[in-house]
Amino acid sequence: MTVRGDAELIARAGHLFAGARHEFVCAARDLDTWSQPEAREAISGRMHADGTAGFVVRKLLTPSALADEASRRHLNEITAAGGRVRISSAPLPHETIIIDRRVMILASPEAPGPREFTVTTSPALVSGVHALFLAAWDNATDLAAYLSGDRPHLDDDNRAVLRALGAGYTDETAARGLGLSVRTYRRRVAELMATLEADSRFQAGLRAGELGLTG
Amino acid sequence: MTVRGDAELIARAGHLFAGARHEFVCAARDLDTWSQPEAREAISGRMHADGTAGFVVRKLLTPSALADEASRRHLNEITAAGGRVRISSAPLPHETIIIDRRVMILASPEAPGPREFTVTTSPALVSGVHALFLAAWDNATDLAAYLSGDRPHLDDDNRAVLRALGAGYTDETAARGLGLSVRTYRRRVAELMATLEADSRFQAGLRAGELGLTG
DNA sequence: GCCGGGGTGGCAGCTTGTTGCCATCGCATC
DNA sequence: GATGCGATGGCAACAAGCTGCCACCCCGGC
Repeated sequence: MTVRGDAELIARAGHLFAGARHEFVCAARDLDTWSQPEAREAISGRMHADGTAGFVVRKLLTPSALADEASRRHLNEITAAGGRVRISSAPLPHETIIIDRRVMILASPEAPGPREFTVTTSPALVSGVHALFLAAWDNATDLAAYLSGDRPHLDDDNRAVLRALGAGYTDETAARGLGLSVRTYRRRVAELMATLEADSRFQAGLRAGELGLTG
Repeated sequence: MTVRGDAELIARAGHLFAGARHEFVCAARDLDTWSQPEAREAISGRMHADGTAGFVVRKLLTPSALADEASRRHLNEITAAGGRVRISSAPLPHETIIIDRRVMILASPEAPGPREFTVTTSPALVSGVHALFLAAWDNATDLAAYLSGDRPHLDDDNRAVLRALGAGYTDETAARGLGLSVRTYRRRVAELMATLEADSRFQAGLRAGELGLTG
């Protein structure tokens, strides 16, 4: 089934949004669709109605979804309501929505004129795409982690320390290389570890590696 | 269009395989379908016919596809012929094939009886799934990197040690938790570090993080 | 000049990690 | 049963890392 334009999507498929029972997943480049108040209402209503019990909302987006303030606010609302948001560095389809693993809604590739949406219920299609979604989801980073905190802004000093640690130098060698006393170098390391919330140097390395802080 | 069983798939959709011109991508848990000689022939024939020019083969698989020797051999053949193979740690659909971004073939979820395949040509569906595939692809690791060297095969022991280190325990605590003596635990850590070619625990953590060895 | 705060570095004492050495144990082989 | 091999664990000595304490220096404000 194919519908043209947002209005028709709401008219013809709005009940699908409202009828979501267990799961609502969405992969998209940004939040365009969600500017449509009707769809948003339907889902957020459902989220609030069921509380957290058994209803899962997952949104997988690209960093461009964080471009404007309104989108960030909306995403924060979602997470506040128990939804989960992740950011993928890979390009994503313009819009893919899967409801309860039964219905799938795909937006057409970018084209002039009103957007087209395809609504599918074929179990093979839906479950196949759902699995692919999970694969993409698994490797994306949590919004909270992506935004603030976890990828802390490291100044040049910290970066230098990180590089020294990553090079495998002893504190002695590293401190000499950086023109610091061992005491200060260790202070820096301790600060870095605090920033990364690591209890051990190993853990700090792990976090640094996970966050791709090597460069 | 839905077909039942491998034989019918070949009969009804074999020409699609043979007609692939630009791209052949495939996401699957393992290589079951490829036990079908006809489909394999069609694609490998195409691959050899065109050489590397303009024809791309991509296979995204789970580690379980590497379980038996025959599969590994086949994957090596693919890469030797210019195809690209990656391994994803996330679960994947039972089988998803996209040809030239125009045709998509999905296997039904596991069920008794012959497998069902759904063949779709809807541009919206195909391009949407293709984008999801790319997102999953982007975050998977190359077969070569996965197999040899880069991602060393860690046995359960090593994994346990890795987890303990990642948890930030002291050696004392970790050893007790694993039911080992501190001496042996440290031996394990030393082995792990040797495997990761790390000079310090920090470096080991860094490597582990980079290689996604956390899970 | 005087003061106070922040970053630095030396020192000391402690914890943690690293490694070699050797005794022991289980196990398979001879 | 004897032998050898690999894995283990205790011990010890050393290296490395961690941190509190204090002295120092630089700088900006009083």
